[in-house]
Parts: sequence; C-alpha cells; structure tokens
Amino acid sequence: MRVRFAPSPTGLLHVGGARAALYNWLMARGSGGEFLLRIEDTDRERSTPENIEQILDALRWLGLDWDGEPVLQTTHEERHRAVVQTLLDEDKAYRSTATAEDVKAFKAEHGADRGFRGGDHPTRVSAEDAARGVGAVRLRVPEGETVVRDLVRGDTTFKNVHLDDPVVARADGSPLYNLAVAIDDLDAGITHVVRGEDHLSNTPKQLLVLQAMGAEAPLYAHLPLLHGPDGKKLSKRHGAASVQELRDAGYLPDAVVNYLALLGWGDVDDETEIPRDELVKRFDIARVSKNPARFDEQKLRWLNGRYLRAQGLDALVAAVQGHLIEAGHGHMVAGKEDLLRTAVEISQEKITTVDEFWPLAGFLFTGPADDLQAREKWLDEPHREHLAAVRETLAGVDPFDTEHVDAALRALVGERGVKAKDVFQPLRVALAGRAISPGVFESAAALGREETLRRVDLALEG
RNA sequence: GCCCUCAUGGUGUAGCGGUUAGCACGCCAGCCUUUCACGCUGGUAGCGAGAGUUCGAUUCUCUCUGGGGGUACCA
Repeated sequence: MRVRFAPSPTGLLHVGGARAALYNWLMARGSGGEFLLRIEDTDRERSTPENIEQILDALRWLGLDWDGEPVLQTTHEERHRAVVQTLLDEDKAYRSTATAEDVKAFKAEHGADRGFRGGDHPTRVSAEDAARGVGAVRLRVPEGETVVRDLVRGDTTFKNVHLDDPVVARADGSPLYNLAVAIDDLDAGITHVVRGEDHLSNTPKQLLVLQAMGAEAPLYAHLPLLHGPDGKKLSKRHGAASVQELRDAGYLPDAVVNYLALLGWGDVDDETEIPRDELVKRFDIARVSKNPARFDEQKLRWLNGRYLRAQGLDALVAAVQGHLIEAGHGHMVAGKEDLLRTAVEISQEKITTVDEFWPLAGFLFTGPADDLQAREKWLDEPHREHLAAVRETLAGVDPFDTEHVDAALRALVGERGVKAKDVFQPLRVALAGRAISPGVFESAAALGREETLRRVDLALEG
C-alpha cells in the first residue's frame, strides 16, 4: 500500500487536512506501506514557501512522519506537458476557446444535464491555430460511465453524458489540477487516494485522464467533510480551525490525533480513548463514516484533559515549558526549573489544556493575582482574623512541606471550631490573589515558608 | 439549475431484520471536598417524514424533506 497526503500550501494546515493526513498515515503505518507527501504548489499565486514550512511543522507536531522527501508538484511540469501533447497527438484531447458563456449556451441548447462537447463545436480551434498554442486543452469525454471505486462510500457512478469535456491544460500549455494529480499519483505508484469529499466530483475527470493514458486507476477513499459548531463547513471563523491554533490553545498532539481519528471513524468496540499505537493497529478505512462530522471542541478539551492527566511529569513539564516560551512567559520561569516542576505537578489534576497552566499557577512565579471579588469575599475582617492565626501557625511549621502544613492547618481549624474553608480560602487568596489555585497546602509548600509568610503579611496589611 | 452524496439524542458514534437502541462528550442532580477541578453515581435526550418488501423494520427499496460537496484556462 502506498498513500499520500497532498496539501496545497495556500494557508495553514486545516484540521480537515490534518485528519486526511492522519487517515493516510494510519493506513500506511498499519499496513507497513508508505506515506508520501506531495505539495500541490501549482497555484503559484497563493503558494508560498512559508506555508509549506508551516504545514510540515504542523505534521511534525502531530507526529505524522512521512516517507522520503516531500515532492513539489511543480517539478513535474515537463511530464505533465508531455502527457498533454500525447493526448493532443492522439486526438484524445483538443484545443478550444470555449468560454464559460459558450458552455452555458451549449447547455441551454442541449439540456442542463448535458456535458459540454467541444470536439466539433465552433469554438474548436483550427489545426494551424492549435499549433500556435491557441485555446485551452480539453479532454474528450467518451460515452459510457465512469465509476469511482471508493472504500468509504462504495462505488459511485457518474454518467459521462453529464460531464463537460474537462480543461486539462491552459492555453499556454501549463497543466491543470485534474491532470496533474492523476499523473502524479500514477507515477508515484499510489495505490489508495484518501482525501476530502470535496474532491469526489473531480475524481471522474481524473479517472478519464488516466483512461486516456491507458493507465490503471488507484482505489479511492473520500472522507466526509468537517463542519464547525454551526453545521457549516469548518473555516477560519470557527476559531480553532487550524492545527496551529490547536497547538497555541494548549492541546496535546496525542489528544488531537485521538480526537481526529474518532471524528468520522468508529471501531466495533466503540472505545473513546485509543492511544496512537492502538489506532495504527485498529484503524480501518472501510469503517469511516459517510456523514459529515462537526468539530466539537468541548469533547477535544475533555479528551485533552484525560491525556494531560495521564501524562508523565517530565513530558508535561516539557510541554508546559515549551508553551510558556511560545506565549512569551519563558523569562518568568527561567532558572526556576524546580519550582516549575513542582508547579506543574500540583496543577496537573486541575488543568485540561497546557494553556491553562499559567493562569492557574503563574502566581507562584509572579506574585498574587489581583482578583478584587476574591479579596473582598475572603479577606474581610472576620477572615483576616483567621488568617492572622494561620500566619502564626505557619511560622512554626517545620519542615515546611505539604504534609506538615496540611496537618498544622487542619489542627488549627479544629482548634478554632470554624469551617475549613473560612481558614483555607483566605490563605489561598493571600497566596494566589484569587479563589482558584492548586491545592492551598501544596501551593504554600511550593512557595516556601518565607515567601508564604511574606504574602500573608501583605494580605493582612492590605 | 445540473451532477454527486449523506441522514441514529444537542455533538461524535455502535448497531448491519427481532435489542429495555449501547458508548463517549455536553447538560442536570447527588456524592467526594479547603476553592476550582478530577473522580464516582444517577438522570435528560435519538432512529427526519411517507410509502412499500417482510410474520417483523433503525437496519432492505422508492419518494419526499433536510444537510453537504462539486459545477474555474483554482487546488
């Protein structure tokens, strides 16, 4: 089995594209086949080297490694042109100056469901003009029907009468998409073309090109498209529509891979959390759903939380650190590796994305936040009284670790006969500046006695 | 308009002629609890509609309705 992912570098890698890449990758890795990368850069206006690099980056981040070097489609132009010439020589294609209006007029005359035929149409250019490169090259569509052998939707039949003679090359001889893909997949020995459903309607054209070349067609698998929460085609307007955005939002690549795999594919045993290596073993393209799926960020969040909590501390610290650096907070934690490690450890259970770490635990590095409501509620007169007692207790705790802080404070609560939260919350607000933080004992221990007392004093004064 | 295509709760799915229609997210409630979470328990909600086929349709066929994609000298 040899498959490929063929993005066009006209922007960031979209989650739909990422899913197509993932399915291709899963097929290849699950079968011992090859996963190739081809950059469809024939749209020279919109294709940029930056976009290519971004896409490769996104793929790397997701852990979807490809075989061999990425191939640029434009490097095959000679071959494409040669095929066009052969088609012309064999009269399987012809040159025509037909415009959109000509095609419309043709349909008005012959019926809306009749494909345009320019072989003996007035717009067909003369032999002399053709030799001078006048007119776009159109492929002759033969009679009969074209069937797409599709692994996810079964065979799809297109009656050739409905198809227009497709333009396969511009007047200047430069190849067009439907010709180029067909040839490139053929030359690369691609056995399965797995791509988005938006390509389904184009497939018969590509099949016709192959047929004209006397070549054999690959098998196809057209994936249903991904929609946004509003049911419309997923686009930039939907927030996290690109892999880059997912990454910035603090999602873990493994969680994204797991989520995407399940978006449109389900195994018989219906599991939700499936690690990558299991995915590789179990993924079956034939079981991919036929209906379009909505990208549900809430479920991704949940799944990400599961992965995040299951992650080893070292890996999570590395992920958090990388994310902080990208977010511009790198300097805040530089040189404080031990504290960072502790902070991550005590935050792991409370965050669902890497992005949530800083808002939750940043106070350990920068000082208390400034949540007025929290202060008003938990640092009023009666609570300060408790806090003063807390200070006194804490000053005598030794060693100053979670266990001892915990024991001492609980004893204090019992002693004073008050509700636990009336003692713990003021301390939390004193340390974190807000009512939400990692465990208060853990936080105090992480800060150390000196800093803890300093912040408590500050709260007592303020 | 024309061509192709899809249809199980709000969302993603399991099901492949006979099930109390399963799982997960979400939502609601309770428990746990120093906040927030996590976790646990329970609950809410579904086979788009109409004809067939059949002893029996969520499952097979057709129609309708609704959704999606395509319809470029873009990819």
